[in-house]
Amino acid sequence: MTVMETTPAPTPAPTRDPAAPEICPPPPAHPRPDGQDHYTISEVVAVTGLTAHTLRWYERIGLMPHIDRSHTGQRRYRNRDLDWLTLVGKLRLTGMPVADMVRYAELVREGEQTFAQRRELLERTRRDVRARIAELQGTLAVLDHKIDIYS
Amino acid sequence: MTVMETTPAPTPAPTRDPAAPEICPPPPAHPRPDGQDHYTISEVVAVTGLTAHTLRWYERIGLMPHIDRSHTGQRRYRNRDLDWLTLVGKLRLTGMPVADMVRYAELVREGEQTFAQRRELLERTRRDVRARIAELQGTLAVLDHKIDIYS
DNA sequence: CCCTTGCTTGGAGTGCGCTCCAAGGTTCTA
DNA sequence: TAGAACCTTGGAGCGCACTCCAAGCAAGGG
Repeated sequence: MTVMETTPAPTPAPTRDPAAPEICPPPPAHPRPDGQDHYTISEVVAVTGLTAHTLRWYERIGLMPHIDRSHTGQRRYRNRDLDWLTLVGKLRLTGMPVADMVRYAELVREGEQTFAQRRELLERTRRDVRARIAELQGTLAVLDHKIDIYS
Repeated sequence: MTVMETTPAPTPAPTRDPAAPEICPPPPAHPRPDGQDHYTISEVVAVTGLTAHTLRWYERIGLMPHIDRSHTGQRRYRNRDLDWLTLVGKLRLTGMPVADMVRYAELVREGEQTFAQRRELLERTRRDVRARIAELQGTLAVLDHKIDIYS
């Protein structure tokens, strides 16, 4: 029986303690196990907090670049893949649909001639995020007001 | 054939044009059709942007207070119901699960002795919203950086 | 009277983003 | 060399928040 597959995010996220004294400026968001540039799927699970299922699913739907394989067919992720997953994680936080991220991945695969389209997509996303923040701040005001009433 | 039921959010939301000159301070978010304190379901659809399906579903799952009925059984919403839907809309924007909103609705129905619990729920939500805003601002920084690169 | 519009119900269906399963091959540790 | 831990695949299943359907009732206009 494989235990790993069923563990629901043992490390909830690589969120650092916000109260910890910030000694080094920005330690890379993803603490990567070693200097080697290849990782098994379970190492990527440990680093990203995603499940192995999700990583394989991302690949199936075209959200990942080509992932190298070992001579027996096992995935060997590289640092650039981790970087990509970091970006995907950020975009996911914005609520961007996976289909849009797949579109972005396609643009990246198509090469340099899609720079303009990629920038446009990112700028649209940025507008959405700003609108979302404004919305949330409006909601915050309502919550503050309600909480006041309950005091 | 009933057309209304299939119209997907004809008025996307009561979002006012942000470029419009802001003459009156804050006009009530929901422009209510008249001074009368009862509305048919389709009037509520027009005001809230929700579908009639969703309004009936909200009622089924216990997210609404008791809604009055006409002598023929049709729903007659009142201003307090619109106020409630406004709050629900805000909470929905925060990503709060519907089940939690139902819980809040239950607390309201249980009366004054649940004030403390309601406040706690709202305070937890407020913390979540603040965390979410911080997250989004982090994402915004990443987007800014990426967009810079594409320029 | 009939037609259209709008409303009613319980239950079934949809789309998204995972999440899991079964059956089997591989790799590491003792 | 055994056994545990880990990896592979295609496809099925799940939870959420709606979304829609079918069949029927009620009210107003021509």
